[in-house]
Amino acid sequence: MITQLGKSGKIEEAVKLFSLMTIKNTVTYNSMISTINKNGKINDARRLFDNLTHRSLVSWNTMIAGYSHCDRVDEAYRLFVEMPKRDKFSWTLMMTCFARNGELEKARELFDLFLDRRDVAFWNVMVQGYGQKGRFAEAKKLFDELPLRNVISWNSMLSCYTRNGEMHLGREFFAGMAMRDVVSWNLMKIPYPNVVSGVTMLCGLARSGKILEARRLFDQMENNNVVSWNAMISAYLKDYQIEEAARLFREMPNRDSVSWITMIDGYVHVGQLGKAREILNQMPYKNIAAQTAILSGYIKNKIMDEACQFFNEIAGRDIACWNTMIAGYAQMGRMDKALDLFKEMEDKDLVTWNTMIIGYAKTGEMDKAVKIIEEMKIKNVVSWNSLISGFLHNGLSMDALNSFKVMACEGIIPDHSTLACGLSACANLAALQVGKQVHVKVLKSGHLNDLFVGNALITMYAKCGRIFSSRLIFDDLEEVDVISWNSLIAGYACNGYGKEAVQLFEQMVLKGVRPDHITFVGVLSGCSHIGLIDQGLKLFKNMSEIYSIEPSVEHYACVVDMLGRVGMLYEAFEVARGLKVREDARIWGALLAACKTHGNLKLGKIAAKQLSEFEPDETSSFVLLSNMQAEACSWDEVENTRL
DNA sequence: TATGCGTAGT
Repeated sequence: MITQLGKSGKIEEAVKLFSLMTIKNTVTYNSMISTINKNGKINDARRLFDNLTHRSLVSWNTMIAGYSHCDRVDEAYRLFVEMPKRDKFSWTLMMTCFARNGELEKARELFDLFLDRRDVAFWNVMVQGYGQKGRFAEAKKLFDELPLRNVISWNSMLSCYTRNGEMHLGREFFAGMAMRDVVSWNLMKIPYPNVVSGVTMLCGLARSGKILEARRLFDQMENNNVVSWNAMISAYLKDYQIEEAARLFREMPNRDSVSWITMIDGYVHVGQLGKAREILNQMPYKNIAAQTAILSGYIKNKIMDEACQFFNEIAGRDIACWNTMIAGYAQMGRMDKALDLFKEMEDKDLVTWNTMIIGYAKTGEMDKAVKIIEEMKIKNVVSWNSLISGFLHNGLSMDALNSFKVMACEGIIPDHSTLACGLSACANLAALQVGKQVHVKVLKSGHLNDLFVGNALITMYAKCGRIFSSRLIFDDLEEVDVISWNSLIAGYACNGYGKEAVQLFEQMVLKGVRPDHITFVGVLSGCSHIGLIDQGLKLFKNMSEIYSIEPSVEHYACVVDMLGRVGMLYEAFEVARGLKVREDARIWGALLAACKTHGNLKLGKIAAKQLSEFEPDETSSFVLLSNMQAEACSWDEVENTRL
């Protein structure tokens, strides 16, 4: 009964029933632990588990499954080690837990250890694990080695392809399944065509934008169930075909909670909160996930009063619901409100703590973010990434780098995003040696072809003056994007290779990559450094005329600098004076510097005067001006300026 | 083994 209630989402009733029961055996406890786990209250489940004097193998396995489900690998593993006896299920559970968290090598270790006793489930877990990490070639190798495949093996392999966007291979594999294995399906008494593989394929098609093909498949499938209906509805929603989705939703024979939530979220996603609430009101059992979807709708639309009121009205809020509300306040910079909720919350998970770090990082209160991470008993890579990127965004690159080191000391494996942040910190500090050490970590980690990491490497080497290393990184990347080009162009520019910057810009355009405003800052500054006036002015003109990019202050500053450097001071002055954008200190600063180089006192005075209006406290412009005056031997004016 | 949503970092 408890299990039944748990399955239909009536957790509170299950808890009530459990507390009313006078005689409870281990099986009762196990059902309750499993039910609570599925509801995400792992700590409550653990308390029950700890109170249980006669634990069975199932109790241990259930608890490990619970930890696995919320990605608490260490705790799962501790139980796995502690448990008095293990069965095959314990091993597969632990492998799944490792695989889910990307710790494939550890999963593989268990797989290899179990050698002669492993059955098809072991292989399937590994195939799935490799598939989730995009390592479908390794998955296929295992799949081919599998002595006896069941339908799960086939479907797991199929989803390796579809989840990784390998639709050519996926189609081929799907077709192959249909061709050769009808006999074995029959032997295994599995209905064919199998609806699970159909849905796997359908979702793959939808993800790659092939909605029509997905729909054809859906129409061909004779054994559509609620899952395939849900998948089709979701495909339409993601393709913004809301009406078609709504039509299917109305027509479908049965709906489950996923159907309702999918539809609600579909409306939330396009900002139709009213429609979303309408659907919620029609829902027979309003579960928390559905209400949380609406809550996040209010938050996304920054309707915080409504969000708060709605949140307070939700009965039986779970951790995710609290986290959504806290994150909402954090996004709005209302850390006071976020902290109130944080204190009020009984069961916090990693996401809760991480959200607080991110919130404080956003408001620039890094001391508070540090305090939070210090209080955390369990931290994961996201906790550290949040802190490190917080330091980075607040201009504290040294602190970012230190945290990067502390994290490594605590034995947390950096992911692609940690590495990218570490490299950015090195770039900002021009710390070449540390940068190289991080590069070694990148090589060891297998994140070399990650775009964020690759782009960060390009910038790091460029800012450390090693532009040829940047170039090598760029050339070795399997795939580049506009940011990679921008990083390399800006790198050449700031190292004084203006011509190469322009050439790269041309190559980029030839390859069909559309330049953005940052590309132009890079290439224009490259032109200005080496006095490529005509080239630079042409690019500046093309920027708005061909690429429809409105020039910003940065671009104007480049042009003023460019003209100023070669002594075209009046032209530079005209540009500065006729700005379409809000005038900016950087522009007049560039002009003043140019006037200093070319000894034009008259314009220099005007520039300094303009500059003083933007930055009255900044004295460097006056120092520059007075030096100019000194060079021009107008000592009286020097006295005036210095006073 | 398939579907949804929400919370976390580049």
